[in-house]
Amino acid sequence: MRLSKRGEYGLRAMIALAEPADKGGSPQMMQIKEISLREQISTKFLEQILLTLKNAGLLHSKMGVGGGYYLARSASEITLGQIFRVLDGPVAPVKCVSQMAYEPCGCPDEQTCGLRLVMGDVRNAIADILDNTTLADVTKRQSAVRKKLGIK
Amino acid sequence: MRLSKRGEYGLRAMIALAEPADKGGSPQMMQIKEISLREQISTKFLEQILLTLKNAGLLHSKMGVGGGYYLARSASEITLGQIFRVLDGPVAPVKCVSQMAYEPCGCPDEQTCGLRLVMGDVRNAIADILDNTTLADVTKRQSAVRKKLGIK
DNA sequence: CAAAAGACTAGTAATATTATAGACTTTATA
DNA sequence: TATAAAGTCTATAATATTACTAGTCTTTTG
Repeated sequence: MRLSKRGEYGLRAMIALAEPADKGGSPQMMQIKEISLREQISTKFLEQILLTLKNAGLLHSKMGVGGGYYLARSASEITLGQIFRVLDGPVAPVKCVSQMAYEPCGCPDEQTCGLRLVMGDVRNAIADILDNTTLADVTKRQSAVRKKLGIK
Repeated sequence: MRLSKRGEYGLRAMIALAEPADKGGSPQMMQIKEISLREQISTKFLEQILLTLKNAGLLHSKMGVGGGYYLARSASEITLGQIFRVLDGPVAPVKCVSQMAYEPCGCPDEQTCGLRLVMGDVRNAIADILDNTTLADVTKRQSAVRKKLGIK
């Protein structure tokens, strides 16, 4: 049940882009290098990931001097589920319970397959969290933790 | 978030072994071939998987003529989580939220990493299902479905 | 026009996955 | 006690995926 590095990096980058600028401003434009430095991610690899996210419509960018990436929509309108699916594909543990990308999985009788029933529950549990958590929820939660720890 | 074929086959085989024999008897002893035929799994591959499960203490076996595999404990004492972990490793999507196999995941600050917080929730949601569902629960659910459909 | 920044494509090394093959061991029974 | 049935164990092959790296192209600003 593993999240790939692509997925991990992409999610971390999106969260970074969702964090309000230093003085409580609105979501920022950031350069690839800035993000890769801050999040300790290979610049070239991150480049690919951000490009994918952009082509999927979750990011916008500005080319040339003073350019960078920024969220295509407000942080409260982008869910982790959307990001995850772009980078790591369907959320479901087996294809036969996928809502977004169903395929038969090869068991003798899908209707009465007990594993399928349980994996359906697992899929729903995961999707419930990922599809109902926005980038804004995450940054909010982060600052709550920081406040509690008295950091920054 | 994918379940591997090993995991899928292993879980299906364990469920098959947990199904009460035709005339409402107790869990049965089955041969590899029997299971592989019924579940449409390569015999040789399944052989490996069952052996792993045996070495992990979830199955017992009898060698020689009339031999086969059977559950090491009653179906109500074996959870899907136990089986899953033997075949597919930790349930957690990222190592830094794994209860059974923690490792740092490389983010700059683990304490305040928002992704980690959410992935912790995901891990718990998955583990909640897998660790609280026994083989007996699955077969019970299967027969409920069969009854509802009027099958068999 | 030069430099800064993203866009895009291709390639690659390492690892994991999904098997397959074959030789060996144990056991029942004819 | 020989033989066939069944599980045990280790090695290897084929393929796919992962996690990058490299390099060239395009856009924008000053």
